[in-house]
Amino acid sequence: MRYDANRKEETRRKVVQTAATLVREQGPERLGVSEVMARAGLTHGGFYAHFRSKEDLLGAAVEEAFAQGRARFQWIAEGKSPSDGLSAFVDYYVSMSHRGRPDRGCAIAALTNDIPRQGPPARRAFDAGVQRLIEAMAERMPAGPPEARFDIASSCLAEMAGAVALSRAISDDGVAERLLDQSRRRVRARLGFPETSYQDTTS
Amino acid sequence: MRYDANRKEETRRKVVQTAATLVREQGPERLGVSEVMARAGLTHGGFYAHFRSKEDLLGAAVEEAFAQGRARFQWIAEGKSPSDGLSAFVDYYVSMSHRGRPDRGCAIAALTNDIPRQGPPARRAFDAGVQRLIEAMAERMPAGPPEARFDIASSCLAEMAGAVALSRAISDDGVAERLLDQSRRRVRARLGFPETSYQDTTS
DNA sequence: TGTACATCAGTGAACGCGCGTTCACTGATGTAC
DNA sequence: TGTACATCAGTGAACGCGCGTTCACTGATGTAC
Repeated sequence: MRYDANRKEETRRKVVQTAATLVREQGPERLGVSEVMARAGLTHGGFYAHFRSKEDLLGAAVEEAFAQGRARFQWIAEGKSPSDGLSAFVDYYVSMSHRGRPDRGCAIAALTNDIPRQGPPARRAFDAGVQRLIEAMAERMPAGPPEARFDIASSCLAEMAGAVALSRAISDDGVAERLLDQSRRRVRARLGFPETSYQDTTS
Repeated sequence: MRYDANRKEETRRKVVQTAATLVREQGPERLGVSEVMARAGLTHGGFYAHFRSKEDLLGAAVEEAFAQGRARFQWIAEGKSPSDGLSAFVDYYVSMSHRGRPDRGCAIAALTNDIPRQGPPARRAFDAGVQRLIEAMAERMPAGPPEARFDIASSCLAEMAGAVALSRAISDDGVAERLLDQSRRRVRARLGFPETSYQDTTS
């Protein structure tokens, strides 16, 4: 190695993080290799020292987006009981602040419709990410057979991601907020959490 | 008018229907003006006799996709009680056959993530389509204040569309089917419908 | 009824543009001695 | 310690390609008389 062993890796990480942010905002087709590289402080030509193709980058970006989601889940649930952690996660997830910032939000809410149109790397990363998120939710659910908890979690996640995605597609903020409020309340009820006077504190 | 008064209109309808099919399969960015025209049996140059821009076409295509969805809902519910009609609609919607045919399925399940990135025509059509679908579901729900029914319907639709979209993004058919099964059962339960030994008969 | 003309939906070549990708080159850094 | 050399991440111009859009034209059809 001519350069620090870590230098190339760090550059790559920076590019992947930039792509993970941009892809959730713009979608995979509008995401441009040149723009990603420019925002990472590089020129576009160097891209192929790190990735075989744009398809490859998308795989890494989806993986990174899910990793960020898991980190956020852990951060939100930290120091809480499993149940309270999940409750707080639902409140964060089905919220106007999550709606407003797809670029740092859940990959599922931002990219689900795009995934079937993408290549194998992104699809694989998405499969794994969904699986792990459902498991993370199931782990924090009240006792019961793991299989049953997984199934309830998948149903709740479908509504949570569906509601956030739909709220972003709806232009009117008031209509969007009402829809989110309703889904948040009903997911909470289904999970046995108490009703809350909700306040959106996650920035 | 030199030609039949209806001829131009019919051509336009054909193009819009083609676009409504293709956009649900490929998404708005991959949808090509040339491909739409070719599949409608025309050459691409004539496009601008009917539409001001691709953005315009997308608006018409989204509107058409929602209209098809309403027609299907009516067809499914025809001759049934309001409640049974809604029950049948849920069964159709949250199913493997709907998963397998996005091109003639619900615009919400196919396009939600794409809408925030599109121009005003598509966004307007989407807003209206979502509103009308929620209302159509609410109308068929058991008695209760209209506002409350609307809210329950929006919550159920979020899960239904979220589950179908997610099931399409998941590569493994078995995992996808299990997720759909769970969401279908739970949406049905939330709406007070009996459990069914489900059989997917809608082709 | 037949003929000349007007219309305009539709044709197909061409346009500029931005995309993903390639490639000859650079120059900062590490290694050899 | 100092010098010559090797490496390779990163540069920036260039590539082909497909896209949305434009435009001069065509030819089938309707109208006028």
